[in-house]
Amino acid sequence: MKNILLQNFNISDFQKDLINWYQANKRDLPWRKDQDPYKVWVSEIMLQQTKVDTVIPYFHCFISNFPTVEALAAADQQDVLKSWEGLGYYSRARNLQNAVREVVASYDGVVPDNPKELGDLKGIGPYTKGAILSIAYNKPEPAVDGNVMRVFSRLFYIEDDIAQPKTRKLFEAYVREVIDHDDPSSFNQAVMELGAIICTPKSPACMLCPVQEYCQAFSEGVQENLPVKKKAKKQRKIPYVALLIRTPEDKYVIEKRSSDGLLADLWQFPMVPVGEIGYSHIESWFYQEYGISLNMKDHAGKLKHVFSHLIWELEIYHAEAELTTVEDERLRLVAKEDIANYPFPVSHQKMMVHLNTV
DNA sequence: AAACCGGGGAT
DNA sequence: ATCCCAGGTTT
Repeated sequence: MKNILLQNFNISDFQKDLINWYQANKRDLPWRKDQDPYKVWVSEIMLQQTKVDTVIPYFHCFISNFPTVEALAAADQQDVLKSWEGLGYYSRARNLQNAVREVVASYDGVVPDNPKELGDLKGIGPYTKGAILSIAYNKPEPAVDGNVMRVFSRLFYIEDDIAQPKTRKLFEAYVREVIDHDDPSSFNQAVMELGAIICTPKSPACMLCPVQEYCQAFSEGVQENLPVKKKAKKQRKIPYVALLIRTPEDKYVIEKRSSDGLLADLWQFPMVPVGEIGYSHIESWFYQEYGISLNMKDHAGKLKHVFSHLIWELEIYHAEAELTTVEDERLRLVAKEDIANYPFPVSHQKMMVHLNTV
């Protein structure tokens, strides 16, 4: 690709101004203490759709629990999910462990340093592949995330819809044009740091920008209008009755979710899809589904939990069941103080405050 | 291409 | 309420 840049865009000066700013202003982040490819990898997976401040404590805990590729490969999946609890997008944790096991089995525990092998690992897409190759191995590969698309859309006045998958390829072409081959690690991180600190979605700090003189959007005064992004659809609402089912031995019924789909392999309190069956059929539905007779008790509260693509509206009820054991493989009877040993989604963590109220 | 997949923080 | 965050996988 050629002729995508303005003739007066001096690439070398741009690289120098950007990287000098980065070296002087970069944040002291735990995954920047060395270039261990495993730690870079873990940080990049955690940072997908997740803010730096949210990731930092999880990163410390995760690396402490699983310091090496070998340690993570040998770990129990439930322990990995427990370390991921609250971070969201739990398939990231499952894919990361699967990929790490592949690295141990096929690559002698060494994270691959080439696009083909790296990109074939579970959970490593175009962005993460480029991030690991550039940051850990200093290879001049693009790592285009939301920051890069925002910064470059303004620098080069690109009006393509960044919500469309094909648009990422356009930005990768721009990065290949302007990336610094002497220090691709600093270059890619500098663009992302600029997007996080200066070139923010709203009210960008253009007066502090080290590359303001190169920015076409700033020169036209349209930086607030970029990038262009199509609006997302509204989430659909799904009503459930969530049940805090107590047994005569003062244990509670919890359920392990399916291994695929939403919140895979996490635990929850049983839920009845009341929108499909109606409130009058809760006990019969539950008996048909689990073979357990419920005695419905008090209404404990309600909560709304918003996901990226749907909304749970939970009505929380106490219930009793005359159980000492459970047959269903999904279910388990657990004392209140042992519930914390299982990975729960945040929505059901919020329900635990009601465990004391009856 | 569009849908699915979490949770939190800023505005 | 709305947006977006160091995105990837599945359909």
